[in-house]
Amino acid sequence: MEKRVLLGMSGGLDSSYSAMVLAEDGYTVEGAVLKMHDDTDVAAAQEVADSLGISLRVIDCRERFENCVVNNFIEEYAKGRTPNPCVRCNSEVKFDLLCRTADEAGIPYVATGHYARLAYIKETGRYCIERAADLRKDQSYVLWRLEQQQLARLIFPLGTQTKEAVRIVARERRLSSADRPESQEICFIPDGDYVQFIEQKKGPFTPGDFIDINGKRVGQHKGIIRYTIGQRKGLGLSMGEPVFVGKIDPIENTVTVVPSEFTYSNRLFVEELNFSGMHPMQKGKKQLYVKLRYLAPLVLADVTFCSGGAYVFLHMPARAVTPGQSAVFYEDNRIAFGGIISGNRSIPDENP
RNA sequence: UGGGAUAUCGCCAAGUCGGUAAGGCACAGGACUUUGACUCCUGCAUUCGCUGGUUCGAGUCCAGCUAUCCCAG
Repeated sequence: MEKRVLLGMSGGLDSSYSAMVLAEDGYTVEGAVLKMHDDTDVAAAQEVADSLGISLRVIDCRERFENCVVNNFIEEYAKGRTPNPCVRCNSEVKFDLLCRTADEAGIPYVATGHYARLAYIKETGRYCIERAADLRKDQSYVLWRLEQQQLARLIFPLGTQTKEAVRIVARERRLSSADRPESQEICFIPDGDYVQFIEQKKGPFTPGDFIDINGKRVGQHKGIIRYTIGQRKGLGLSMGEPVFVGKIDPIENTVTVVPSEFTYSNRLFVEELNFSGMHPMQKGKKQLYVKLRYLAPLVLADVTFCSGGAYVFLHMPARAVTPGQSAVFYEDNRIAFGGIISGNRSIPDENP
């Protein structure tokens, strides 16, 4: 029986290497490249597909990407929150369209070059993402929103590899993309200037006050979209000691700055939950490890589920808990569920 | 136009008996990074309000000027 797999390709090293691995494992690899905004990925992917001798479908998802990712990105910033575009993109654009395309073509499997693993939990009968063997490159954090029907057919050829090994082997095999630099920053904002990007579409944001913990004005900020919780650079404030953004108030149009020690907190509320390895819950408690941002250590947390989300109490205070960012909960390195950090839900002092 | 005080990098601030400008914050560049951040590394006053003077040598001593602040008017 033929094992066909649709591989999402960006033209980068990881997806190219994945194609090779899959082929060696006996899969019939068919490539697909997502056209999100411009043609750079398309061109790169085409080159790789040609050199590997595999077919390539071009999926035009510019409209979907614009609606689901870009617009949300802009709206979130306008609300003083800090969005995670990659998370939305993966669940609502990338994997959704790859799966649909695979369905239309009758291809059973879908693969990407993410550093993550797929796990099946026997006790719950559910699929979930597991952290990659190479924890330094682990990308499970940005995949928490994937749903069961998407997860069930996924293959991550790089989940057990280290980036080092991938690069070395790629060089040996002379993959054209072996020495391509890592992708970085926001893909739809090539120059990295997201402020200009947002203001171009939304108009300039009005300056407002920087205030301290006591509400005293200490300077003028240049528009709330320029700031995120925990930010230090770019404030232009010389307070004698480093100060960080502690709070953003879109209504008052103020940004509160605080000393380092005031950026820590040990409780938060998470909403828009998506359950992976564990069954959906609307009540009850569970102790899990949580990751509050990309490249953050796992922190032990007590989670209390409720109808709109979950209250989270951290055993160790975390720095700069940021509304809009993803909170991903793990059990044994596998994603139990994930959610988005709320900005307006007050959290009771006592563990409910 | 009486008396007192202070004038050192964008901000704050060390600068001893004169010996050839600390540090912090901010800022810039880089590293890191499929988000924004954090973090780390590097850089950042040939010059000390101005003008003279004394010295081998002055931010540091002297004189004058200027500016600001405070107290009296």
